[in-house]
Amino acid sequence: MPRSFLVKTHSSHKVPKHRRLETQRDIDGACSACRGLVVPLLLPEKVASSTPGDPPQPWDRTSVIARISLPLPRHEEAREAPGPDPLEVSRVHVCASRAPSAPLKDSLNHLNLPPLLVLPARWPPTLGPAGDPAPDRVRGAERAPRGPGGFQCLHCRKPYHTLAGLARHRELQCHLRAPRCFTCKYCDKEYSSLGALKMHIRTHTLPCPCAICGKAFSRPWLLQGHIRTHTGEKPYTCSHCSRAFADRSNLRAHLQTHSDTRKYQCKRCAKTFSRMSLLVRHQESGCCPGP
DNA sequence: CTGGGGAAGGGGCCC
DNA sequence: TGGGCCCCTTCCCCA
Repeated sequence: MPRSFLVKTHSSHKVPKHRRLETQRDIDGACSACRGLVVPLLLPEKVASSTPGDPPQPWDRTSVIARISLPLPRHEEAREAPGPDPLEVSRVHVCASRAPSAPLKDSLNHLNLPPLLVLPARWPPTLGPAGDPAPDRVRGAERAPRGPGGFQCLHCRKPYHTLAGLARHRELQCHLRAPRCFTCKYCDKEYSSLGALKMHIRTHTLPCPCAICGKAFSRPWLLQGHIRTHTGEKPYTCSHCSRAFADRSNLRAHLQTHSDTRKYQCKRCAKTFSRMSLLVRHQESGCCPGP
């Protein structure tokens, strides 16, 4: 019987599925910038209001994440005063590697962050000569004018020429990335790290087959233990009775039989057991009937 | 019903 | 980040 039930589940406190792992290629490959991308943004005090005739933009209803540093004209830089940041800080998710028409909703689902604010249409705006948002240049960060180093990670200060470059940095290098949630596509179990998810997926793919009987295992050391059932090797010996075991845990359980103290006690009849499973079986057999 | 052995699973830790 | 190992746990089977 598969023992997949041993995997921790979070059914009682489900978290949003921000990322569902599809394949190994999905882990390694395409659209890396969409994996919970967090892009720094500095919002101007005024942003262009949404025009009724405008088609909805991805950022119209987009929640947001961190900061984007837009290149400012010189007079804007001079206007910056010390003290409180004159620019409003907001958060926005930008998919730099998708076409502008691609739905960002899916990308946003990767994020484990609550919406902070709803951005107006035509966000992010670029600034006109007078410092006002230029309506014809506000279709998105991908089209925003920028010079060398026009984008900067506000955490590590690395400059980037393109938003995509900054996005890639934030995704792959900067350690202030947004917390993520990785979901197994086979069973919907969720993990906070990609490594944990990869390890879990092995319990589905079973990449370690036994060369003798063909039975497959999730991890090499499980296969090693299984091979011992074929070879009869028992490297773990009891120091009390010289009995040998193929599995260390089984030796540990055996050592309990030599112990005077039994760790597991029934709360009703005070009977003690050497193993938890024995106590459970005892309780389920009727010693402790429920109300 | 109980005790115990065997086999196998999972997560966590360390390198 | 991945592999190896450890620890704990569970189920099955048999005496």
